Amino acid sequence: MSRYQASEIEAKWQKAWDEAGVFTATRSADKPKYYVLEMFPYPSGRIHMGHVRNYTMGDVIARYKLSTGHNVLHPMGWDAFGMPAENAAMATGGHPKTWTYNNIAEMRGQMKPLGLSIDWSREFATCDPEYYGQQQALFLDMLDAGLVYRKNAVVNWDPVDMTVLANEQVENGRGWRSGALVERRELTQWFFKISEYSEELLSALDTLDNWPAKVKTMQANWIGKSRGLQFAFSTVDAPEEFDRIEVYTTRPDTLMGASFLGISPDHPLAKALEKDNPEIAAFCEDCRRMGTSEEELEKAEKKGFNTGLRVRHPFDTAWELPIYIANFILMDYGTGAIFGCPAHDQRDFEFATKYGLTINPVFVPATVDADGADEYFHSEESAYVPQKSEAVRFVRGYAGDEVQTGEAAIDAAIAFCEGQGVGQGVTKFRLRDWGLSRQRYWGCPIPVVHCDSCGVVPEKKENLPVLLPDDVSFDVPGNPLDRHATWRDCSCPTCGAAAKRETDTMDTFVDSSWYFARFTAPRATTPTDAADAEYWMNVDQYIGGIEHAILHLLYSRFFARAMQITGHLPEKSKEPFNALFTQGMVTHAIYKAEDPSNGRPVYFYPEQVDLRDGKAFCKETGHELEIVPSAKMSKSKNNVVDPLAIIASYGADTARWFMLSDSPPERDVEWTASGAEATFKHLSRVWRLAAEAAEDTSGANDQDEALLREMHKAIHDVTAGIDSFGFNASIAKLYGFTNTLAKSKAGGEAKRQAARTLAQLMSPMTPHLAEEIWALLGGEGLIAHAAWPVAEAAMLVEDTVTLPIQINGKRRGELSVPKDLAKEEVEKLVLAHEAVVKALDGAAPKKLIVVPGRIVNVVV
RNA sequence: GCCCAAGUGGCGGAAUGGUAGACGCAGGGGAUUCAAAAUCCCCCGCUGGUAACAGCGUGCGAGUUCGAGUCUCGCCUUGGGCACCA
Repeated sequence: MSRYQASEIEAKWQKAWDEAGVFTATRSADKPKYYVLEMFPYPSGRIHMGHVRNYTMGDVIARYKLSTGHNVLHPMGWDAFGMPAENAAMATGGHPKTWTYNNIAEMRGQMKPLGLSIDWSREFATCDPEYYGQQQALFLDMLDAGLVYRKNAVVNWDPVDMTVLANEQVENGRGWRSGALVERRELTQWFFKISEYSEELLSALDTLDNWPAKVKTMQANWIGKSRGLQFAFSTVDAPEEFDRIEVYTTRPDTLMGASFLGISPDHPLAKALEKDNPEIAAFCEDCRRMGTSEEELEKAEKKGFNTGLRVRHPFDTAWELPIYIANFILMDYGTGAIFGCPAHDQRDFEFATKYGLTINPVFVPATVDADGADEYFHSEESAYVPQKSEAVRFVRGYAGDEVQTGEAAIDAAIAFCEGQGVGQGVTKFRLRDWGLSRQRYWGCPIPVVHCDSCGVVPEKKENLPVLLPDDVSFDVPGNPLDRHATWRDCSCPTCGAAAKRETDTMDTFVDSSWYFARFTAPRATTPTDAADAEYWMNVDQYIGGIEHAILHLLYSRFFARAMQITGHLPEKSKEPFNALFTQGMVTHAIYKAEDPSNGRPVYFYPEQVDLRDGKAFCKETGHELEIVPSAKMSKSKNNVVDPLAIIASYGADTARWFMLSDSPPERDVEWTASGAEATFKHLSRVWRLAAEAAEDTSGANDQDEALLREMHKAIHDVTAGIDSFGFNASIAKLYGFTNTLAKSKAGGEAKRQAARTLAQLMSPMTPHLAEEIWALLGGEGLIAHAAWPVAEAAMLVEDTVTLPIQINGKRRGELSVPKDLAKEEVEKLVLAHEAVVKALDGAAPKKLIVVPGRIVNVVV
């Protein structure tokens, strides 16, 4: 008997699938469709284990759905625009296009040996003119529909390199290449009106039954619907056009605790004041010398500048509050101005403490009486910030009951203020419009033209695509499109006069916001094809990383709506992803030592390490190394496992099986050499068992039924596992069933039947091995075409059950009873049980709980 | 800083509020072998005990329940996101 030869088997069956066109997606009315999609990769040039895991999961679903009678669409493409290609061009002098297409070819070549059931005829890259040209058409339709507009927005500006930086290119407030202090600079940029859909994107989350709850929660928080009061403070001594300052607050009930007014450094008043006041100008400039990310803003030291101006409290015109310019107030949210209530907001508390402002408590815990309020506050070193749902005692309230919840107090305060003519209750959202302009080359050109007489003019559709020019260089920083005269200079589509092209390109999130729709008709000469979109949409199962929980998925949901409005998607595709699954990362141990000369860590590759008794030793020196388990794979830590090396030594089936076996799909999985080795041994064993069964000439016997019963249980459990994304659970059952088969004394025919079924159940995970066994044991045609096995209900029923007996919640014995035995009969048997008699010692039980078929608990 | 998760043996993990540790790895013992590889069988949470068995045990601290890994509240640690990384 020969051995399990993965490389031979895998090449053979991949060829057979190709020749039979098994995975070509076809539209037909006779079968239901199923669209499974994994988030498409960025073409970095190498596939990594995370890809293997992600695509294997999708492949399990795709192959399973194929064998349950569906027309399956399982495509692959490339998220191919973006900064790394430009960075590579700057570093090595090549061209982003060459770099990208080379990487794609490289990665496609690495992906194919995995044996994924992908319809490669639909492949595209977002940097293909055929794709981004249709994206430009889509943009023009959205412009026409009023979904796109221009406004000013701030960017990270590197004053030395004279270029715009991405947030990740800003390190500690400095440009990553130049090291110059980054400035915030305003540019006119293009925006999608996603914020108009805030309410819709929020409420529709409720319809996404097959999305993880955590993703929906994150999106809901991101959209950030709030109810509050918007009102104006009248100013004292302020410039004329600023006699009132609008503020928005979600806690109007704390208005009597106000101690200052804070405005953003970008607030019109701040901008007006800095013109005549060098100190204010210096402060504002300092505030702007910071990256644009919210994280940086929040973590920065809170600073303010007293403008010397004041506002009058709306309830008491004699009460004046100082106006501060504060670095932590965003112009983008609310009105760019707030009132500070230090007693009940930790950030305001720290600000007030720093600048010696008054702290007026508005409420205290309901358990503290009114007289003890001041004493309570003086003993605290922080703001008192209870849950809004908690009832508190108001000592400086002005509306509603003395003791009420924050929620009730807010409602009462809004009603009172509206009655007094002090502002009105408004609903606001945190979600901002989506700025899509990028001052970069390697992206989809925004198809508009700037004309001196006509203004901003859309390019004509017949002139699309607006192609990226190839003759560009990256030897100087900045956007090459900006300095490419012959590309930039054009004629106005409206009046024909000399005009200039828009040199900004689109955010790469635009590319990935509609690729799922394009896959339904990747060669169409319009963005989508109505019949194909109608048939294939929606994506039935979308699979990807949790890191995309907010931005990519929210933008895609917005795009699906925009595409519906512009006639590119049907009504039913408003929510394009019926089910979402977020998979975990693949991790690997880091082997590390300290360099004695400088104390820096030194990282060792797995192949440099000997593992003995759970310890790691350097092969060369024999020194023991520190093991950091479950670390994210990273080139700099030398712990990246190359899928190609695994395929070369064990085969794709081993890589696929191991990626699914050890951890639940939503959690991280740690790649271990011993686990891969064990998987390979297991697959070899299955192969051997099948080969033995093929030659087994023994006749039917009384062991056959037991084996077939286990087979039906395996069918049931493995199928349930796949249906619920419990691939690790399915694999545990497959191990169990393999052990049963190995030990079975059943006859040859029963064993062959069991082995064929085992192959079918394994086929979504290890498709090549499954085909080989199927062929060996006389299965008809390809296993990929075979119908999924169905468990017979009669074979799953057990006659007797074992009931654990607990005494006071601790297991003290067990009882074997017929499955349907009446509760009273069970109670009798329990009370007669040795351990129970002993524990009761003649007394009657306090309580006797019988959960039929599960457990018995006796309380004594 | 804010939002969202996760935490169970030496390790990865299993467990509709109902026998904690399925399945796999590592480890130990044995069979087979001239020997090895491969394969097969057995043991394997911690503490005490020859054993039967007893006590403890799901990050920490409270709570609900006949019964909590699972539900509630408060912490700790790790990971993801924070709008120009993709």
